[in-house]
Amino acid sequence: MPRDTVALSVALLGQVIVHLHEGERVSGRIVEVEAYPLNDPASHAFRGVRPRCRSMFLPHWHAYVYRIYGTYTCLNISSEVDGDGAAVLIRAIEPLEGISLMQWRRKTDVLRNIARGPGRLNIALDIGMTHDGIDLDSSDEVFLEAGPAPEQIAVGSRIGISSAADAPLRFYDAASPYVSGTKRLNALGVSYRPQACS
DNA sequence: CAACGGATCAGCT
DNA sequence: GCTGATCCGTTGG
Repeated sequence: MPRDTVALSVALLGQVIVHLHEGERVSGRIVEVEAYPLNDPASHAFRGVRPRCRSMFLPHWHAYVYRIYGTYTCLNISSEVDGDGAAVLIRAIEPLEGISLMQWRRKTDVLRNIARGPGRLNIALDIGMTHDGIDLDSSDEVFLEAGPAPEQIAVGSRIGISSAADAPLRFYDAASPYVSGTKRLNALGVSYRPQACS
C-alpha cells in the first residue's frame, strides 16, 4: 500500500473491510474515501498531536476512530510514517458479507442505505471508539483484504468541512450506487481512469 | 425533494 | 459556549 495519503486513498477503493463478529464475517467493499493529508487545514492533525487525533500520527495502516456530533463515529486509516499526522476517511462501503446482521444494526433493509456515509458504515460494521489506534495488519478482528479496484474513479470536493473545502480530495467508485452525498457527486465534474499497471 | 431540528461528545476560543 | 469530516425523522413546497 502507498505511503502517500492521496495515493493510498485511491488504492483503498475496492479493498474489503472485514470485522469478525463471533466468528462471522461482516464485510464491505470500500467505494468512497476522503484524504486528509499533511498540512491540510481541514485535518484534525493540522494543529499537532492532540489526545483525540493521536492515532493519526501512528505509523501507516493504523485505525483512527473519532466521535462526531455526539452520536456517531468515523473510521480513518493512518497513512504516513510514525509521527506524521495524516489519514484517509472511509466514507462508504458496499455491503458484502453479514448483510442480515448489518441490516439489524442499521434498522433498515435497504441495502443502499446500510453503509452509505461514515457514521452509517461504522454502525453496520460495529466499529467504534474501542477500535481507535489498532494496527490493521496485526488485528484479527478488524482488517482489510484485497479486492477489485474500480473501473473508473471519480474525484470531488470533501463533504461537511469549511476550510480547504474546494480541495479535490474525495475519491469514489464512479459506477457504485453505494456512495454518499449524491447531490455533490459531480461537484468538480472530474473523473479519470486509475493509472494502468502494465 | 429540500430544509430544519434533535441527539449529544469533545475540543477549542 | 459553540462548532463540527453525521444521521434521521418530520415538515413543507
